[in-house]
Amino acid sequence: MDLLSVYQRLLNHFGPQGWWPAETPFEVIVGAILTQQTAWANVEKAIQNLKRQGLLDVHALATASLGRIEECVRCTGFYRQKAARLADVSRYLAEKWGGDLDRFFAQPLEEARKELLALKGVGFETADSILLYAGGKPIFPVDAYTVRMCRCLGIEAKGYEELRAYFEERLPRDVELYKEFHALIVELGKNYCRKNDPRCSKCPLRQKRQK
DNA sequence: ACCCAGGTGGCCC
DNA sequence: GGGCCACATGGG
Repeated sequence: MDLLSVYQRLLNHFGPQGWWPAETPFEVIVGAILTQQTAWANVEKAIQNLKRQGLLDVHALATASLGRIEECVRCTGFYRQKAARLADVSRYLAEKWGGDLDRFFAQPLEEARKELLALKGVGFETADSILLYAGGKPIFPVDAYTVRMCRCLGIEAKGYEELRAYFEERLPRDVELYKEFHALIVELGKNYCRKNDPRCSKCPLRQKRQK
């Protein structure tokens, strides 16, 4: 089954996901860091905490005390690291780009990606989620669910970059498609691809296509 | 009382 | 380049 068919099936089964759930590009960046190894419901609480504290802003986060940030993001786990990393990223954006994300994303894609990856706490998936959902760049993020799904489909890839290339080479270079497909893969993973899950046999990707 | 969550960095080999 | 491990709270 080719990737577009996989996408179609997931779309038919789950419906449009409308990712990323955020009001601004900066909120995407904050959420991308907070959601690492963390359920989204807890990220939402933390985002609300930050908003209430007036901290969902590049300059505010860049200058806030770590303690204040930690208090807001405690509910997402790894909160000391995450607070420090939010501050780091914000300082980088404030100092190098004057807090102007449009200017940051106006760089050549590979430049922006390198800059993100150079930040502590921003690995491949976080960087690529930011580029896609905050920057609108044609990059396909690969997360643990993507790897699991691919294993089910018999797609064996060695590492992150190889799997990303696999998707980008086989899909139309369409940002909206990338956004929706990645979101659908996460939805699939949350519902059907857990380890040792007997419901695996009910995965929509296994169902016969009904005529 | 487990197990897992929309990962990452540091260390080891 | 891959295989562990710490990081930590919250929900099922």
